[in-house]
Amino acid sequence: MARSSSGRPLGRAFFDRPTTRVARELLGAVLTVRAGGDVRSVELVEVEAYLAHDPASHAYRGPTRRNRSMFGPPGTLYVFRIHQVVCANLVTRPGEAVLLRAARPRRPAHANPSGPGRLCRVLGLTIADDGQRVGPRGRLSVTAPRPRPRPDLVLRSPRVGISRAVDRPLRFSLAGDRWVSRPRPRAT
DNA sequence: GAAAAGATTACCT
DNA sequence: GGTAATCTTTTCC
Repeated sequence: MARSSSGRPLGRAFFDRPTTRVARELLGAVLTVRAGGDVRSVELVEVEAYLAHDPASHAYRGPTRRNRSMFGPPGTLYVFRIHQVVCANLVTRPGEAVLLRAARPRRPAHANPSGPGRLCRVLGLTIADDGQRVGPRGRLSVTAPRPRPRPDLVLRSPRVGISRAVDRPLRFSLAGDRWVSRPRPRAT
């Protein structure tokens, strides 16, 4: 599969749009985390949308101490802990977010970011990053896919690992990409 | 204050 | 394919 180069930095205007659309357009985007001289980056191949009035969403019952970042401005990072692992989301509109599920490694090339917890581990994201804003000057930056994935390669399927609203097709992934996590999505 | 559940992963058969 | 690990937040009594 072709490796993309890095496009323009995505900011508030990109994230302040309907969540499913942001999710779909994040496929192929490059995430970069800079810590001191260390640079790590991946290219997204799988995400999930969590919407308002969505029983599967952490924001469903309103703001709490844990999920308050989900109500921050567009482009806020929401990091939460599950079991021994952390997972990261990008907030779109208040109360809605895109879970970053899997990616193709870029730097380092041998990393394995296939899975929400592994993706965070590869990028070095921790709970301390919760609430940060992404941006070209920040620790975490996101750049537009280049080239854009072919629309016919974007798959929609049910989300993974949840127990409510299990049938909503809010998981977006790139068809046939080896880095998409399990279970493999079935084309619709 | 106690109990349950969880947007996962690694390792077992 | 099934299950244990492991621990914090949320929820319920």
